Amino acid sequence: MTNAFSDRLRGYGRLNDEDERLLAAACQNVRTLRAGHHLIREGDRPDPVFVILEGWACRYKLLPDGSRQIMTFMMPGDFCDIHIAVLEAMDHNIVTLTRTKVATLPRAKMQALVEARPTITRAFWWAQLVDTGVLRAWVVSMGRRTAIERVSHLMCELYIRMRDVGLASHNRCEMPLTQLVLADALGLTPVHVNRTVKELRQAGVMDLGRGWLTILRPAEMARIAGFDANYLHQRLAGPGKFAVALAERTATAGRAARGLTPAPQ
Amino acid sequence: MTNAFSDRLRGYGRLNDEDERLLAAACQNVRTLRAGHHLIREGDRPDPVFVILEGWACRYKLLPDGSRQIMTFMMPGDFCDIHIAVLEAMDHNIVTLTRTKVATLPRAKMQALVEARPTITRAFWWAQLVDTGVLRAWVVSMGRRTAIERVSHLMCELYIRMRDVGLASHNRCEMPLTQLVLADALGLTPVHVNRTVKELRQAGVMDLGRGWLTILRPAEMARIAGFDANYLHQRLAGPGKFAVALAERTATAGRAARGLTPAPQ
DNA sequence: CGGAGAATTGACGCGAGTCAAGTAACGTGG
DNA sequence: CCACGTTACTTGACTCGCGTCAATTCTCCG
Repeated sequence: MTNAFSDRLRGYGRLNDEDERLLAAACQNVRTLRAGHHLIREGDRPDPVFVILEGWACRYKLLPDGSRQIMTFMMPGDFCDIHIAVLEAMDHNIVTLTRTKVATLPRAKMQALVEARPTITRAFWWAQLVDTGVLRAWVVSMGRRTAIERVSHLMCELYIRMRDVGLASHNRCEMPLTQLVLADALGLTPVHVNRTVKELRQAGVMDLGRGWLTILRPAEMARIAGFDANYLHQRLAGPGKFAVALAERTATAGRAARGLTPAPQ
Repeated sequence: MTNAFSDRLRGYGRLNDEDERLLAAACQNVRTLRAGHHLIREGDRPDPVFVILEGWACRYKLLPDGSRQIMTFMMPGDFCDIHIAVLEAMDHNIVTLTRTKVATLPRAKMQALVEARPTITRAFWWAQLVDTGVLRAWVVSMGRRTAIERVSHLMCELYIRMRDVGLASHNRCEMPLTQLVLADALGLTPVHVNRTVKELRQAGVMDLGRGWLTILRPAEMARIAGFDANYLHQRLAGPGKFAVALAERTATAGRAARGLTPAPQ
């Protein structure tokens, strides 16, 4: 009885069988939603907590001129703020980006979970700190990274997060985000995202298309992005492909700080 | 016995005298630090929770090429994540920007506070949700706002946050941030921040310099920024100057979406 | 097979960065 | 209280990354 919820929290603490059972039991009320369904709208009074079990969603805001900024991608195992209910009105929207399975956790059940299991409580805290870390990393990307660095960094992040919930391996994972969606997340235009993805593809660093991401040269990718996974606070930071990549990155730090090195053809 | 800590939390819940007393008592261990003192460094094991009582600090990250991105400004009443201790290493730095008074709260005291007073617990949750909202608003600014919109939006935010802890009134407050610091927060260069501040000054919208911010035409300022204070979740959203400004903004929404309107003589 | 959304590409413009040279404000010590 | 060094602020000229506009070409699916 495992699901994306416990898959994620397991990475943040030593859950025992009882913890896992309770987490699975908490996800009774599951809905399947099509892409484009709003889970939360700006101005709404906050609903109960929900967890993504399958599929992708995002938080976003609309600006007066009609442009959209995505602030968070939510993937399986991600959930909305636990204490959201104390607020009077939501200040942003959450919409599904693909067909999505969502579990709704009544406030009472949430409360019981937290009071009964300190391990789970700690895992919630941890998850919340990771989410904040991701948000901070986005600020850094938008503020100080070029388009190619931004795209690379986001792909590194999403790959690692997918891997941490068991949805990626061998430098490959599903990535059903359109270039328009990526543009709204990266603060770029779709046209420029396209050009940037093309550049990374031609350099043999990664491939992105038809719903899949493939990282072809992790070390080079991490170097371009200036990617350091520390903000994801992986408790079990084993020597996966990307850890190796980061070690290599250190070794090649002497090279030019930006720009691509030619593909090793 | 009031301080910036209770001043802030009071805005998020109905604290009674006992709550206020406990909060004040929790701030026994106070240090005064000069500008440039690091409260936290990347890689550190997290320390106890701290609260800013006077002065300013910021969270930031350094990039491989040496550039800096500030992710949060911390003003009196702001504190670091309450559950930070569950993490193994900090993923960013926190440094004071001015002479600063900081109170350190031992973990046990924190724990006692939360367990004894549900009102305070709720206020903590609320404060954390506001901090996250601010972070999301920054992502929006960096992603989709021009320089003049970004500067205006940040100044609106900082003014309101200062007012909410009783440190601003009559559209004026202390603002000891240099243009270099602002540039690192806004994802711009100091040169461009200077040009942008000049433009706003010449338009008679605001003045910023010598350590002070003055908002001369709040309605126009809010219009340029596309500022909506909802993400700050002010519980006591009385009709202050800025609420009025926002009402006016709605009334003038028909005008050109961007750009300045001429100063009214 | 056909329509809609997504991806792609080229030409051109502009907002913000870069470089460089000042001027003003501030803090410190004599 | 002034001299002086340091830091912050300004300004102009030029460059460039990314946006804009517009036209195709894919891809997916019903």
